Amino acid sequence: MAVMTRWLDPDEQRTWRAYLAVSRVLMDTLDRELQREAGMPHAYYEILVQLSEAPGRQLRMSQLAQAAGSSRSRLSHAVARLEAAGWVRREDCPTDRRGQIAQLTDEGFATLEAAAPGHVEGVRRHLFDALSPAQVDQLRRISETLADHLTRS
Amino acid sequence: MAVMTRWLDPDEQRTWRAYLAVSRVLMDTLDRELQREAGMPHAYYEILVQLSEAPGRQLRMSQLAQAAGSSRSRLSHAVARLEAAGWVRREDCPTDRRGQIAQLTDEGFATLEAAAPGHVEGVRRHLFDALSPAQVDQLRRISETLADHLTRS
DNA sequence: GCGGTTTAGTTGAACATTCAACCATCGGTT
DNA sequence: AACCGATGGTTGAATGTTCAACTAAACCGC
Repeated sequence: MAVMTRWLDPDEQRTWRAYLAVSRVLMDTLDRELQREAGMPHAYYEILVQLSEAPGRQLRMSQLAQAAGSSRSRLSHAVARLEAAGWVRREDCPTDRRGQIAQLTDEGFATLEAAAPGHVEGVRRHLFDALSPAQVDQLRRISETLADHLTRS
Repeated sequence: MAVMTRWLDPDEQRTWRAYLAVSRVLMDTLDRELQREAGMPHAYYEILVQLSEAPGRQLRMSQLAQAAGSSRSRLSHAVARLEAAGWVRREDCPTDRRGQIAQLTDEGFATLEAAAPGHVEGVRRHLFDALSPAQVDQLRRISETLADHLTRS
């Protein structure tokens, strides 16, 4: 017999739609701000952030992909662009001849430093300014719960 | 003098990163599932859903863009694809000669009906199954608060 | 050290999104 | 009625992302 779909009840429906709409608007807004002020999409900013925090400001491509939440392919294309912009340099890995190391250049670091204040200000304005401390805490717990759930399954 | 950036404190930092990572993974997952099972990206699914709920299963392009959280340009391109797939039909608006009306076809409706159960199941599995009823409620309030804040500013 | 299986990373084509430029029409003003 | 700013929508080019196919090197068991 047919398996019945467990549809969303009205509360879940409302929650899902609100979440969907908001995450879209929030990301679009931050993306547009970053593009305008720093000339790069948010995904590229993420890559630079991850590199800047890594020891020696460098990471293996795979680890960088993992850290930035990107697919390998996407990262390959992205790093090609970032390299063309002079913000990242590719180097061969000494311990694994298959490997490539992405190295943040000084120029890349400077660009990131210049972009960060405006971006953080945007995150604060669009997200944290609207939420109570309790809600921030709730959002953190929810996100961490989901992260755990998504990686397990 | 220089304006000091209001950086994120450790709690905010942690919240932001967790939220960012999760919303990315969640969307990527649902997008991939929908692409695999229904042959369309999530953005296109959204368009079909909005049309299916509109009176007469039709909407003016602008209203559809608004409802689906899409830019006009994006919608134009998307509807062109959906039309090529036979899921949507474009018609002239009788009351405004500039206007276009997007009409969901029977085929489009059938496709949507076929795709919906799997997608809803995915939303339930990846999102609601992981959260307590209280957390669902919190997420709804947070999302609605943010929606309000984002549209005001 | 050989053969098979992973893992690392890139590539090109197809597809999706953005941005700015554009055309047509509407609606109010004079 | 002629004008003119605002609105509705499309287009093409540039940019980003995905998917599948691919090369090369590492790892593993024998």
